[in-house]
Amino acid sequence: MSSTLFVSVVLDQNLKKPLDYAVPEQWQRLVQVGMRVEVPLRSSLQKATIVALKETSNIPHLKEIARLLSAESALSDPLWKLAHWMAHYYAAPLQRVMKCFIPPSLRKEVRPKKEFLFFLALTKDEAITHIASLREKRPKQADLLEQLLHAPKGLPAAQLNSSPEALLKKKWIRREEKASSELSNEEFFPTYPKKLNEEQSTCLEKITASLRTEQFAAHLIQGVTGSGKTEVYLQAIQTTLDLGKSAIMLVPEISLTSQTIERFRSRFQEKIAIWHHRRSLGERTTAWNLLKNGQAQIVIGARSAIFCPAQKVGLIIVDEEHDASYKQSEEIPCYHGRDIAVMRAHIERATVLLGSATPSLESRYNADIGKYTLSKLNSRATSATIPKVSIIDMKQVYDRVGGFTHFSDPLIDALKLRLEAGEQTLLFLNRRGYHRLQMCSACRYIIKCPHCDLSLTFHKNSHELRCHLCDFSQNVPPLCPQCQSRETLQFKGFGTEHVERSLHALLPGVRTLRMDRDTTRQKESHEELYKQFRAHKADVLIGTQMIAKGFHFPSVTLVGVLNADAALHIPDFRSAEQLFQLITQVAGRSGRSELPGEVILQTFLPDHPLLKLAAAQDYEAFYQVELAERRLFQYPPFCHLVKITCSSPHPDKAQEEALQIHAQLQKQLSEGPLLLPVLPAGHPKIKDQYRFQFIIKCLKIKDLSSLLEQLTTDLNCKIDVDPINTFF
DNA sequence: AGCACGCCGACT
DNA sequence: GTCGGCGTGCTC
Repeated sequence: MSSTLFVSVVLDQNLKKPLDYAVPEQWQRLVQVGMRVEVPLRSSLQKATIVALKETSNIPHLKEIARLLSAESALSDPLWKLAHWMAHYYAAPLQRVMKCFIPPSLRKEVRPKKEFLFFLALTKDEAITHIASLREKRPKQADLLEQLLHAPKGLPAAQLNSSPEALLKKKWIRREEKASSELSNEEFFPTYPKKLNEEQSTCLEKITASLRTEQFAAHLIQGVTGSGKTEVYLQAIQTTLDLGKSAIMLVPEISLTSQTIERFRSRFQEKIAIWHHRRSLGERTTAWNLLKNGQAQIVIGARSAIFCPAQKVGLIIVDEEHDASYKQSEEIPCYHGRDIAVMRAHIERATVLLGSATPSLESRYNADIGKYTLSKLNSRATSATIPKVSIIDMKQVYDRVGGFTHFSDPLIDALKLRLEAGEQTLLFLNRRGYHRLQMCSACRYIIKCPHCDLSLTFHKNSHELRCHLCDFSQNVPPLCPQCQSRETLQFKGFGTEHVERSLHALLPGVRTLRMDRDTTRQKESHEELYKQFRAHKADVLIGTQMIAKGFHFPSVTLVGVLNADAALHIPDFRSAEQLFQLITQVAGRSGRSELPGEVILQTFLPDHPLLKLAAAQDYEAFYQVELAERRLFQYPPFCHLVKITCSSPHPDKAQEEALQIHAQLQKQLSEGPLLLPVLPAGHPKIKDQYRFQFIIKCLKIKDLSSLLEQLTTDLNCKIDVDPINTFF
C-alpha cells in the first residue's frame, strides 16, 4: 500500500467545493476514499468524507486532518461509482450527492435507537402498599406504579404517564432493553408463495433467468391493477435471497404503509429493513447497520432507499415506476429514483424490475427499442373484472340544471344504488379546500397570498383562507382589501370540502370520509382514515390524488371522477400522460374483488380523445398516440430536458440571472442542444421568491454536463435534469 | 461618528 | 453552514 500525503474532502456542511487537507504521517497508509474524517475549518472541527487521495496539492499551507472517524470507507465501491455518476449526470455538487448517500443519521453519528421497557420490580402487595403511601405526597410516582402494576409485560418509555427516574433510583421499577423494532419479536402470520397464472410464471421465468446470469438486465412489467405484480415481486425476491444476494424494493411514498410492509414481513420475516424519511434518525441507523452487516437482505423504502448500503445487490424493484414521487424536484440533486435504480443495477450487475399498470413513456419506449424486457400481465389474478367506464358531459348537465353542480344524475343514481346495496364509493376531485378563490364583485380584486403569486383557498373547517404553496393562512377579511366595499366577496371554484358538504345536502345521512392533505396532516392519519374506510365506517370516500394510489378497498364498486379534465389545462408535455395514469389508477380502485366495478368520468370536454382512451382503458392506443406527439414536438423519450431556474426576492434580479446564464450557455453551446427562451415559472412567485426559468433540449445529457457543472460552482441557480414538468 | 443590518464571498 | 468584511442607512 502506498502512502498518501494529501486528501480532498467534502464537508458535511453546505460547502459546494471539496477542500484539500494534509495527512499526518501515522495515517498516510490508512486513509481511503470514502472514509469519514474530522478536519479543522477556521476555528472549529468539521465532519467530512474523503473523496480523493492526492500526492500533491495546489493549495499552500494545508491544515492536517484532525481525526479518522471510520476504519474503512463508508460507501462500497459500486455506491461510489453511483455517487460520481449522479454528480455528473445531474450536474450537482458532490457535496449534495454525498448528502443522499451519507444521510443525517450517519453524519451525526446517531447511535442505533435503543428502546427500553419498564417493569415493576416489586411484588403486587408491595406495590399496592407503596401506591397507598405515595398517593398523598408523590401522586405522580403513585400513578406510575399503578400503571406498571397493570402492565405485567412492561411499557415503553413513550407510554409512561410520568418520568421513571425517581422510582428507578428506589429500585421499585426496573428497565430492560427491548430488541430493536427492526428485528422485533412481533409475529407475522407467515404466507407462502402463491401459484402463479401463466402470464405471471412466464414473467417470473424471464426474471429468474436474468438473476442467474448475474449480469445487468432490466425488465418492465406492465400489469393491470390486480394482475398480481406483487406476487411476482415476492417470488423474484425469494430467488434473489436463494442466490445469496439482497434485494431493494422502491415504492411510492404514499403506499409505504404498514399494509405493504406487513405483506412483505409475513413472507420474509426478519430479513427486512424499512427505509423512508419519516423514520427517526435512530431507526434509520438501525436499518442502515442491518443492511451494512448483511443481517437484512431486503430493504423496502421510498426513493431515498436506493442509496442504502445493501450488500451484494441482486435485484432492484421499482413498483409503480411511473409515479412522480420518485423524482426529487425541490432539492438538489434533482434525481429520479427509478433512473438511479437502473444505474445502480447496472453498476452492481443486478436485475432491475420496473412495474406499472401505466408505464411512463420513457420506460415503455425503452422496452420497445429492446433496452428493457417487456412482460405484460393482462388478466386480473382474482375473479375481478375490468370496470365499466362511462363519460358524462357536464356541459349538458350545466345547461339543463342552469348552473354548476358536482354531481350529474347518472352519478347520483349510481351513488344511491351503492348506498342501498351497502357498497362503497370513491369520489375523486383534484382540489382541496372549500372555495378555490374569492373575488370582490365591485372591483374584481382577487385575494392573493402575500408571499406567493397564488389566490388563497377558503377552508371551511378551519374558517380561514390558506395558501396552497406556502401554507400561509389568514382570516376572511370583512371588507374588500382593495376597494373597502362590504360583503362583495364572491367565492369561486370548489374543492373536496365543498363536495363533502354538497353530498350531505343531497343524500342526508350518507356517511363520508375526506382524504386530502388537510385531513392527513398528522403522521398516522393517512393510515387511520384508510383503515376506517376499509372497515366500512363510511359509504363514500372523497379525496384528492392520494386516494388514487395503491389502496385496496374490497367493497368499492363505484368511482366518480368529478373533474376528469382538470389536468388538461396545464400547459405541460406530461399532462396527457399524467391524466391517463391518474384515471387508470382511480379506475383500478373499483371492483377489485368479486363485485363488478363502475367508473363515472365527469367532464366538460367529453369528446377529448385522451379521455376516450382513458375511458376505454386502452394503454396501447394511448401510448401510440402520445409517442407520436412526443416524436413530432421533440419531447422525451426522444430527447432529454434540462430545466434551469433562478430565484430571488427581486423579480428583476431573478430574470437578469436567468438571462445571463441563458446567454452564456448560448455562446458556449455548439450545434445540437436547443435553448428555449427565459420565462417566468408557472408559479412565478413562491415564498417571496420570484422565479424565472428556461428549458434546454438535448439528445444526450453527456453533451451538456460539463457546461452545467460549471454553472453549479459559479452561479446561483437550480438545475433540474429530466424534470417531471416544464411549467411549474 | 457609531452602530445595526443585510449582502456576499471564503472557508483547504 | 458559518463567519467576517463591507457598504448602506439610520440615530445620537
